[in-house]
Amino acid sequence: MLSRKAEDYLEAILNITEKKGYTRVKDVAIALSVKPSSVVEMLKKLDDMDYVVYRKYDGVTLTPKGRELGSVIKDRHDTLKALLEIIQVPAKIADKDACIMEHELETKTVEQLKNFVRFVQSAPDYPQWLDHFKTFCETGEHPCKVDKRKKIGSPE
Amino acid sequence: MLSRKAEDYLEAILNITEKKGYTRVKDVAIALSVKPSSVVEMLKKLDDMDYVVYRKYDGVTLTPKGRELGSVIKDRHDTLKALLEIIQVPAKIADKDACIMEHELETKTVEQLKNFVRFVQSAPDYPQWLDHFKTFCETGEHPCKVDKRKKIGSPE
DNA sequence: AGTTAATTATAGGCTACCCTAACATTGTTA
DNA sequence: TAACAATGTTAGGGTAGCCTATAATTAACT
Repeated sequence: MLSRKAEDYLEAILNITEKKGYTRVKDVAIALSVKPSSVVEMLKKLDDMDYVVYRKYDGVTLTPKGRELGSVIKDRHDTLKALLEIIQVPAKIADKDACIMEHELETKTVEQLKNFVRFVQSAPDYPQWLDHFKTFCETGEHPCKVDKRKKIGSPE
Repeated sequence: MLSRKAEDYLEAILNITEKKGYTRVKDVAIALSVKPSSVVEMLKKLDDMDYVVYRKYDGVTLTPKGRELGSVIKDRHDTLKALLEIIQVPAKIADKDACIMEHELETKTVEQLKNFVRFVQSAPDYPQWLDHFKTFCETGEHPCKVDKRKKIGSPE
């Protein structure tokens, strides 16, 4: 199993590679706010574990194994970010906090988060739902106390 | 700022103290799956930082400062757990994953998660909403494609 | 090509957190 | 109260991940 930090490196490499076609030590260092020496250290480990191919003075590339895991992580990230944005967390914070949340969660949890995001986004009344949520955040009240929709009575 | 691990210790101490009135090294060790020696090490740090009072061979108690931070963390935990349970993550996994998520998140994020949980739970159609979500998880479809409720047209 | 700038690599050190093994204290029970 | 059991403490070590400082390599410019 890859450590949380190692996953961060992998994800960064994937993002950078997708953006500019190749990845250098410096890019990763900037992306993760660490020093180049720390990057080199981690790249050696990731190379040993066959997630990347690292050759001195010549940047990094992902192996198929690395690409695969990288995109799983990226997918989690996107899901979490989408969730946070749905609940009105500002994009920048959402992105940062998605990074924090994206590791170590059980598959089941991530799966359900993903379901939730899809559920809300594809709901027939999505824009209204979002609007109601916004109002709720401001007022602490549901804008439609009873509304025109049929209410399902509470059990018993 | 307290490290993620330090927060785990603090939370465990709070939970144990609430449950049995006092906390011993052994309890914390079991709760966090670490060895007693690791607990002692951390307790010394937390004592130095004035989050707990630790006296040799005599257990730990929280200071007001420790109690305060502890309950903030606990509140986060409860919120996250509630969120996960709403989206049908099994209780045990929800509890574990809430532990993972509860650290380092921005105040804004936690606030919005809390809002969301309240929003959903207090919605007039909460049981129905939950039911629809369950169906969605199984079928990938909203049970009420158009329904009797007024649909808000998509933009453009 | 020679010099300088930028980047990358290595060496050595630091902290946080964990461990085991040995020792100290407290609790229990004959 | 002596002996044993349980618990707690200390000492010493290990790993992950970060750093600074220095050295090596590559790139860029004259």
